[in-house]
Amino acid sequence: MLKIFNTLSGKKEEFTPIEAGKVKMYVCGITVYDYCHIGHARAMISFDIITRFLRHIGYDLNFVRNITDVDDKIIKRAEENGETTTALTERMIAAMHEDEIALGNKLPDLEPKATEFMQQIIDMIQVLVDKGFAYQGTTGDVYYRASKFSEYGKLNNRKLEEMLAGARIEVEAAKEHAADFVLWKPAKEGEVSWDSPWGKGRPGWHIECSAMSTHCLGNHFDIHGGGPDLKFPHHENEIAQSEAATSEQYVNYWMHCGAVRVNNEKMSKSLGNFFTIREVLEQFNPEVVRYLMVSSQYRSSIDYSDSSLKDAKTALERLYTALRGQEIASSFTATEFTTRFEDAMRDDFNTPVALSVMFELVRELNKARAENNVVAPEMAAELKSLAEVLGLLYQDPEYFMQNSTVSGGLSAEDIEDYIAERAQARQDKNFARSDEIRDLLSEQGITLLDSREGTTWTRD
RNA sequence: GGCCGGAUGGCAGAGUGGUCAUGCAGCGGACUGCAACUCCGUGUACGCCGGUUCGAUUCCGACUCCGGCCUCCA
Repeated sequence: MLKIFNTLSGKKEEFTPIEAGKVKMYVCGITVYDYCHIGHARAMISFDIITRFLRHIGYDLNFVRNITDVDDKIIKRAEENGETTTALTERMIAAMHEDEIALGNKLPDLEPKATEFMQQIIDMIQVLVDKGFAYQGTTGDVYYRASKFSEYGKLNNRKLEEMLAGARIEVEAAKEHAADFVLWKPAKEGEVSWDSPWGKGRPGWHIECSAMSTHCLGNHFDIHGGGPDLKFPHHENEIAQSEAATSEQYVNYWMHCGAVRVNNEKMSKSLGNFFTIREVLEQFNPEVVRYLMVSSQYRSSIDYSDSSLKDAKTALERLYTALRGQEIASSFTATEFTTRFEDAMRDDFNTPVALSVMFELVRELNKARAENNVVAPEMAAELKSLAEVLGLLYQDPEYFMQNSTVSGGLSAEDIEDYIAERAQARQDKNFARSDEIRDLLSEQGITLLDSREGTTWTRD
């Protein structure tokens, strides 16, 4: 039995797909006007692991994640850069894919773009207008009539009346109600626009997800996910739009990952305290970033810092050390480690517990290796197979340990030369020179490991 | 003000009504020319106050503190 925490009910629930054996999942993607930051990485990795595990336990999954490629920020940024919105979004989409692949994520099955679904968006707005759930205000904007949707606020446990009291924004005069939100926005002179029954313009942010998810997965599907900051208003508005338009339940399970924090503050674009994925990857192996994300349960918030990355690196090195120079069997018989790992994952994707099982397996593997036990290759294979569900341990152990993704410092050739010189010194019992070389390399962040088979090295 | 979520050993981070999380760090030992890796051993941890219970970190209630959302944001 798979249990999933459903934001809608606020509880872990047993997962039952609409159609046996199949899962339809939609995750809100990125607005492509800038490079992805570590918060995006968290969301991408969280849902990547969810998709991997759903497939691992046999579900036929259709994973759709949208790209928002038209919006105010995109228009503004393109103008600042002196480029077209398309040039900007294409560049950022390519960068996003690069980042994502670097982090070991598998791409979604489908990545619909808002600009390619204009007709479906307009059609859905028309349905809402026809049903009285939308109206065109005096400014030309088409708004959703929140007060007409009686369940408005059900995802966030909010009531329309109460929300007004705390509203911090100035209510636009053209809106009937402060909670009403834009479905269609008239274009200003020279802005990118599409023709519609309400004049030239572009869609509001929320409607594209309703239109695209419905088009790609149907009126009613299993899982809808996204980052923690999308719970309100974005997902609340999606529910209002979709359920008003189709008169059907929109989504069964709502999933939200936790935030990434920096110095105890949420990392966000508006605070400006964000780190882009590519910045971080200049200093850390991408798998270290991935490990950091996996070391917390996906719903909890996570603190980003150099020291948390270093901890992640150390832990990952322990896993890789167990595989270094170890033969891996082509097949293995699953043991209780696999069972326990899967049990942990079935409990709302409890990756920290899943990892703890892997570490216990590593201890057994290390013991087996020390004893030259014939089961070691099979244990290594089991470890790799568990790691694959989390998207870990996919690199060559030697390559990972030598931190080959980070440039600078001594070259591998230089290091090998020193090792050869030291080997000769050791043979000659010239331990003074031997230690000198160890210290010299140590200052460069290189640690030597002597074993019966020879000397290997690891870069910090 | 409203709504959500937290508070666990030096740090990170799970979990449970009564014997083990796990990783890092520390301490002792084995191994090593020296190291590193590895292995073995090692810690009066569960915010505060009440209640339920034979027994609560785990359940219930109050309190304190922290974070998120309520505005574009993964």
